[in-house]
Amino acid sequence: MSRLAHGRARGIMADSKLEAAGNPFLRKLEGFVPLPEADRAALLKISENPQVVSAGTDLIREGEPPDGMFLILDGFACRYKLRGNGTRQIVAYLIPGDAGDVDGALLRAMDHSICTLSACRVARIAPDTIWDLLQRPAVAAALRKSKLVDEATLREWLSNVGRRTTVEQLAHLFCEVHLRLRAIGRADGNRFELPLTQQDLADTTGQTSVHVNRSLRELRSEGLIELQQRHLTILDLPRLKLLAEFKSEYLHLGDQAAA
Amino acid sequence: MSRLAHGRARGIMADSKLEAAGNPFLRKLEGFVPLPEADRAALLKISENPQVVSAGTDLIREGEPPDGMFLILDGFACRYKLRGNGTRQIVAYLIPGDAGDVDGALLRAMDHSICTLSACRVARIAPDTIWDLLQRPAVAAALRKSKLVDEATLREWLSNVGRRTTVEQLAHLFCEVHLRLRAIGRADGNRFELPLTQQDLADTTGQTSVHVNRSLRELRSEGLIELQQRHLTILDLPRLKLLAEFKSEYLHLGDQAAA
DNA sequence: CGGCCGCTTGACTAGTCTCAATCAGTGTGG
DNA sequence: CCACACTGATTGAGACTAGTCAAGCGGCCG
Repeated sequence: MSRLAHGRARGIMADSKLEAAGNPFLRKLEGFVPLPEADRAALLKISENPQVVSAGTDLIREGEPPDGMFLILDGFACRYKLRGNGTRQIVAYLIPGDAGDVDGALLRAMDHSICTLSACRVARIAPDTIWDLLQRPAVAAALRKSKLVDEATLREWLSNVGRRTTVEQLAHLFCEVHLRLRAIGRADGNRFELPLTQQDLADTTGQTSVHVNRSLRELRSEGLIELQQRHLTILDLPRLKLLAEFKSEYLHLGDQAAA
Repeated sequence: MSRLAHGRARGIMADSKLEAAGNPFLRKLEGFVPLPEADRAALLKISENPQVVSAGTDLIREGEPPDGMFLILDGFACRYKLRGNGTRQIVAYLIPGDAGDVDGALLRAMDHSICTLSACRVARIAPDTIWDLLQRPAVAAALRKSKLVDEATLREWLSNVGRRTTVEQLAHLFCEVHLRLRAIGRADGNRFELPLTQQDLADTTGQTSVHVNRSLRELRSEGLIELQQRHLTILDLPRLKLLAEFKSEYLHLGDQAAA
């Protein structure tokens, strides 16, 4: 990132401020809990040596013992489960700022896999470093809260797959991703990068890519969205939310601001 | 419980041992982490004044601020979400030993409701008491692990609803409940109480009660289960597991034993 | 330029839902 | 103790949703 090189000339404070604005992990945690400067610096530090991973790479596989954690800095990844017959269910998206398995070390084996959906910048955090981070009360609180939000999102997804039509599910998904990306400054108004194939969307909603294709067409013909070149534009957010019956509360994004 | 009255005459140690065998919360946590005697006593104490709640009672509703936590000592309850059109999605079962929202206090509002599915004995734990419990390292570790298992279960359910047929889903569900009940000593071999209506099962699998009825008939006619009078008997566990593609690892029940 | 992957569409099939009627079990009041 | 009411289970018929199979299209990369 060229921004890092430039930052150096501006002194440490400016560097931290500048980089912080672009660091999705920091931005996400600060959305939950205000962080002291020392914590912010520590969080920036762990993002320093990211690794570029191409799309479709498993970061960790079901059955393997968790080893440290991943931090997504750029791109989309997902948690997924595979069935014996080859079908895949995506159970969560990991977007920039999301971390895989902060306290996974408590369990002996992964019950699911994590895979990149697009090219990603990924930082790997060693167990010791995680432990150090967890000694910082503000960081620990933010991570705990983040975990609660992950769980709430999982419940929302379950209720999506179980009780929404495909069109509604997609609408809901787009509303969610939109908000999550906005929270970390990665959405340009109502437009953002969505590097998912229709098969990925199908594995998320529990349906077929053919059916997803037809449902997307419906959303397009209703004038709700535009989706091309891996970019999604929400043309009519209020109507999309209405259709999806989207309530953003489960993401608990405004909690700190409202408190 | 008459056992308590008897226990008193036997002195504190015997009382604790005896009661511990029947206390599902203690039994569950000990399945994860060995607990010192003082912790066991503290856990028994919080279960002392349960309240009997009839079936179909909301313990807490979506939108309300969480206040302390519930502990199910007997019966089945569930977490669920309601849509505007009245459809319900059950996102988790709470069986004896399960607690609602240990660290829910971190969030301002429930994103789902909790409701009893059968008559239940429920202990309400005040926030202060939770805080006290969390000061005990072994208890805190067990609760954290329990939370990870809840999350893993949520993922399993999502992949159920998304990628399994109704028959497979029901088979999977029965395998899961069977194991969970066995872990707390509430299953008599392959037979256990399952006080759920077909509508409850439908709200779990994301389908209609009519369709659940037909799928149950299929499981019965295959000689896999018997379900009557709110009791389920698994007639052929190996074949049921095979059909469901059930892998128990996500419940992490054997972790302590295996470690 | 050719091959590959992902998108799009059509025709047909299979899985689920809806509506509706009937049956069975439980609890209540007379 | 019995009739009645209510809830939940069961079944059938027809409609609709989503899946399967298959073909054609289009952009991107080597």
